[in-house]
Amino acid sequence: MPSSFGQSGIDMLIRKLGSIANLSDEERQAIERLPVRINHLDARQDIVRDGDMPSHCCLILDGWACRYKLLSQGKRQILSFHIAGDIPDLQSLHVHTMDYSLATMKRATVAFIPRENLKELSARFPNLAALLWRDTLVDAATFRAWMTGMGRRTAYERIAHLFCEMYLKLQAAGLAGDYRCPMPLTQTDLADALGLTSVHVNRVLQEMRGHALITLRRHTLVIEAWHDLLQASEFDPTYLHLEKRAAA
Amino acid sequence: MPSSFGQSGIDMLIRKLGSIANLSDEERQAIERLPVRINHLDARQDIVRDGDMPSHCCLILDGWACRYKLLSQGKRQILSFHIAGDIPDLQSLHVHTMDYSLATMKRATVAFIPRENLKELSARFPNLAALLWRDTLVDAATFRAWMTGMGRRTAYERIAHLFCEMYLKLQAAGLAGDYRCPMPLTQTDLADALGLTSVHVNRVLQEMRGHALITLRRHTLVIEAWHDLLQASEFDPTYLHLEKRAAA
DNA sequence: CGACACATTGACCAGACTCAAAGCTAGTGG
DNA sequence: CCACTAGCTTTGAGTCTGGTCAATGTGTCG
Repeated sequence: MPSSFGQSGIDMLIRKLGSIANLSDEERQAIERLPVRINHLDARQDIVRDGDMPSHCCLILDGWACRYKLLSQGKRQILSFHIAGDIPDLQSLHVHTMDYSLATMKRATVAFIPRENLKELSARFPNLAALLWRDTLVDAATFRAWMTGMGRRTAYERIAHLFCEMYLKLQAAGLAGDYRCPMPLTQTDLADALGLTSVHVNRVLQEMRGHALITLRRHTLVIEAWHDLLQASEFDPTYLHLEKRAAA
Repeated sequence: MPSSFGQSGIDMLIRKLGSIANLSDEERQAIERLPVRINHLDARQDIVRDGDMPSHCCLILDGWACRYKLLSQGKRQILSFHIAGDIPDLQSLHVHTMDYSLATMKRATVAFIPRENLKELSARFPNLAALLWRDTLVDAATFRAWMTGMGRRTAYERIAHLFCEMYLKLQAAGLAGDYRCPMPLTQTDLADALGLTSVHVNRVLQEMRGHALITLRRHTLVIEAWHDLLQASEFDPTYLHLEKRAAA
């Protein structure tokens, strides 16, 4: 599914915000007039780094990215995954120092929008500000879901939960269907996202295949038993706030 | 340290927002005119519940509260702690269904502000909207810090990290000083916040006392060795964005 | 002075980690 | 078009952090 974004790519943002609330022509035009710089990035490239004070925000047009944090001895915690339509460093609008790094997972296309222009936009159009704010709030809700998993769920449940989440997010973005979606993550990536080791992730994935829940091959996730997957993870999609779409 | 808030208590909010940016007289007055309902609550009382669609937001004037989520078999994950000046359910401004519950930890005084009035306020004063938005962003940064701990830190490091965080937050609110602060949490509360069991928390606290890092008695935390505590937890206060105060 | 909630202890257990060695597989370049 | 390689996945054996269960202290507040 090649995204049919125009030359500037910014209509990706219009489409996303427009899926939550209706935009006025004026608002739409203001977004279209945002100056953007498009970049094509390789896999596993940093976009912004922990401690930076970026002057631009990054809208993902294609590909996957993740937020992550590095600790001593090479320990890494992945904080979130991002797909087309996301602005993973939107918080730098109001909080200037990055407290995490942002990197691509696979080849990606991103649009950089100057912070100042976005800020001005949100000052001029309270409705757009509210939509962007809302986006950061859904983000926070996702953190809460991950925290709950890391604190109180087993490895099996956590992995199942992540698969449910990503499948629904990709579906809402029109990037998944028929119980199948891209999943360009290594087992090490999954481990770093879930607070596990790659060895353990490997074993649990085998167990899930054994239960005929999912298959994960060639960077594609196939959900064999959606209902069981939901049940295994006690998944409740409310926190994603995908208002306009059904969550099956 | 009795908070000297006026009859309405809303100046707590003015003080907090004013500590980030200067407020105009008009903005200050608009906040003062917000209708509020003050409530005194007992310890361990729910304020809002998972799944609710609250019509009011809750400003804490005194006491402690926490966000939490309940899973099957009585598993509980505490997502954050809140003190005077916090509005823990501010996100309901733009995302209507609660994805967690909110409860007091000890006796508390809270002010309920109608969602609609807050929304109107933020539509009319983009600067205030930005300050409130910023608050929710700092919140999200705190979630990221907790996630990192639960995913990649040992129990010892996690507990130390939480103590650093709470001490600095309380200090910024004028509720701590001299390496000592209130900590009205049971070991079970700590466990539920950190993804541990109370038995293990107990053992680790003993170990920390053994290392002369802290003492925790009668709901008071005394930090005996601040520098060692920072080091043990690899604590970096950036994410708290306590701009105006030093972080030692 | 009770009662009840909370803290502490002990013995045992298990989910997840570590380390290290093989297998695969998807790109790359010849 | 195939061989090579780097990165990823899989496996095994042993270990350990943190969990479970259950009993016993301890302190606080009505």
